[in-house]
Amino acid sequence: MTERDTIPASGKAAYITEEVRRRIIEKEWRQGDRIPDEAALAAEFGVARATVNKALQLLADEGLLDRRRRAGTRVAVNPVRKATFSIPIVREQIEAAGKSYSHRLISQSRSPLPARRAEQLGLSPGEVLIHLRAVHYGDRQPFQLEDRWINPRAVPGIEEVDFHHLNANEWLVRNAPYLRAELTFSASNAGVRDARLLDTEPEQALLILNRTTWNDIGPITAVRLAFHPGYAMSATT
Amino acid sequence: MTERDTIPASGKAAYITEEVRRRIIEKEWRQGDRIPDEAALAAEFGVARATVNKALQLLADEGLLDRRRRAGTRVAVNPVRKATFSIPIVREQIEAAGKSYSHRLISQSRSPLPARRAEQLGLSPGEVLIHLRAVHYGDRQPFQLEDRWINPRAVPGIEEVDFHHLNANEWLVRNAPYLRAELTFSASNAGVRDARLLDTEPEQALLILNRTTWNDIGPITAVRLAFHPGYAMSATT
DNA sequence: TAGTGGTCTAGACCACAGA
DNA sequence: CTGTGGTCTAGACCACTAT
Repeated sequence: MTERDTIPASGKAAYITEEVRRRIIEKEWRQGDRIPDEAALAAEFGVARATVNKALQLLADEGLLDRRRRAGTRVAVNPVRKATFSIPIVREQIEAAGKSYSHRLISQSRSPLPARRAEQLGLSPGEVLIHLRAVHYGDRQPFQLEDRWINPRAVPGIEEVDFHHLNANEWLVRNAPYLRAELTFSASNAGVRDARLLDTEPEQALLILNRTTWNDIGPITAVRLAFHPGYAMSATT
Repeated sequence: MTERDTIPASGKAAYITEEVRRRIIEKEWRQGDRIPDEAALAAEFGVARATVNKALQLLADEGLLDRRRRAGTRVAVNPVRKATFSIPIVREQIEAAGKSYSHRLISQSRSPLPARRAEQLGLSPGEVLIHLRAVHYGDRQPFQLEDRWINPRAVPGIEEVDFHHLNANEWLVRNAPYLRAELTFSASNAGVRDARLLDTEPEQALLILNRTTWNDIGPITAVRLAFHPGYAMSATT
């Protein structure tokens, strides 16, 4: 290395990532500016070009840099940053909060698919799927209300499972890995029934998470999770 | 290559990623199983070990594999999958939906920080920050209600900006890149004032996004965004 | 102690798009 | 056409940890 022999964050690529990030944050390199090319940075930091490439790709994935062949690398003008959150297994989520987990199956049946769910899954309305409704508790307090449709054709073996003592979330996570998922967050006023099951008042605002997953056979499951009032789902960059 | 000369997804690493993903989804490799080590896979696919490493690291980041030195690589037992969503610039979000964007500044002042916001920012209650309230419209319909506190010490130059014609979101994105952000989603019943500004009814459930950002100086801004009823924020894996 | 993943290197060839 | 990033290779050394 040249005089740039401060302690690297962890590896050389990580150090370069942090150093480039710092130059952007401190406006040494301003939005829209072209930054030196990989070969130049490799020379400056005394590393191989592949190392610089790895560092810059990370920042490009984060949205801080725009990289194009021939045109070079520029500091993003409108950095569209991304945030990540983990899709929790409800039991682990509750236990991580130091509470004891329990759940109650309200209904399990084979039913014809209502129109809205059919659209979500890309199946025909009226097709018969498995329909589950359950409540998940932390220290006996209702935490989450689950309303789930499962496509048995995508999950061989599901027909024989009894979810009274096993939670569908975990069974699916272990037995039906998915290729693709779609999630949406929204808000909805609690209905009379939701309110009773979640031990709250009708019209109370609830955070709703809808999730649909697919594997190579087709749609696996569509679930609507309604959270107890006051719960906030968090994410970081 | 050996007989494995089907069309690669795009590069060799991408092809290996997809092939390993397929083996997991189709249960050729089951949850908890140890998979062949990098050297063995490199031999099988006829590539360098670094290429296998890149492919497997991607799957480990996704949560599908657990990798540990000496212990090898295993298919994750409880795959904690991650989802990503992009943090939108409200104007781009509205224009991407084919609507014309406008916004209205309701108030801009220097005010003492209330306790809840102080906690969110890690500053002292009563400290004087810049407080903004604004509504963002798509085709003249209210879309989002913004309530923002900005720490002028972290953003030199902010004191001179007039946000009547410039939207704070964009100014900050362009002028105050952040190092770290925290986001939470929650739901809340509209108050009388919220309802009026969003052109809806009091008690209507609203999706709330709270976001706080930091740079190397300290906290930059904390903002509470309330969305018009019916809006759903989506994410994918 | 030894087997595994983590990282880096020097070099190469290629794909893309700007001039 | 040519400069830039995208990707791959063969090899090396290191860091961790299971045994």
